[in-house]
Amino acid sequence: MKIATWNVNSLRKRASHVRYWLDENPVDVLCLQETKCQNQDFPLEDLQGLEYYATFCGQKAYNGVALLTRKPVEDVQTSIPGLEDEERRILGATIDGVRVLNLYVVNGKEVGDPKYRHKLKWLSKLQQHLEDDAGRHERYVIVGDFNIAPEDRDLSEDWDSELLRSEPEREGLRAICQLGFEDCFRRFEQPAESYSWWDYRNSAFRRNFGVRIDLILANAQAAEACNSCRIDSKPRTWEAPSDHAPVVATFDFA
DNA sequence: ATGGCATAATCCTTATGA
Repeated sequence: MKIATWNVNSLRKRASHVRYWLDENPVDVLCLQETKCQNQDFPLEDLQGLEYYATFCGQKAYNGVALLTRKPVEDVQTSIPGLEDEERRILGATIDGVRVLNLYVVNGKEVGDPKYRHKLKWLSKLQQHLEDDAGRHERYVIVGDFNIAPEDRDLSEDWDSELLRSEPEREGLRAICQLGFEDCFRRFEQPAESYSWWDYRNSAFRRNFGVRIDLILANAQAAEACNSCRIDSKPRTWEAPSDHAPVVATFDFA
């Protein structure tokens, strides 16, 4: 089973990219973030002809998550229990016996900002939910735009902001991983300076000035079955690209 | 401290992103 995550920065703008990418990369599950459209505006017509089911949880202008799956989804989840939140940032479902949780983690704006505090609270609520939920599924994969660079090697050397790397953010991610989840990307040898996001400004992509914040986490049983994980930076070279690249993991489930 | 670039909506100006 192949599972991919991609922050598309508006699905209506990027539908043709998604379509083209899926033709080249026929993954079983594609998790999208920042779809930026309400459910009634989901661009189904632009995705027609693809052999995928679409499941979505959107809102106007901001946030929004979606799943494109070759098989039907079961047990769809669109919020963190106990967190009353207008923002559409989470979409969970079981596909072919694998629990997939698709996240668009709060950005946080800057360390100390109210949005940063909201980010930490959001992560803590997610962690509490996973304490309950992790044990309910044998194969559990959490993917998405975490807006956290796990380690210093996941940011360009002269990264000047504390956001995405601060200890409380990393502690939030670590607390989730301590429930038994592992960053699939680091199970394998990877090129130095591997990133998944590059600013549109200042030729950041050309200079490879970026961060790795788009992650695929797997519980022990899924991680053992994972035999590859890579970032596909090619779509970042396309005309009018998303600022994020897709990340793909392959699982060899018996 | 700000801009730089992109997106959506309130649409020629603002909020947000990372």
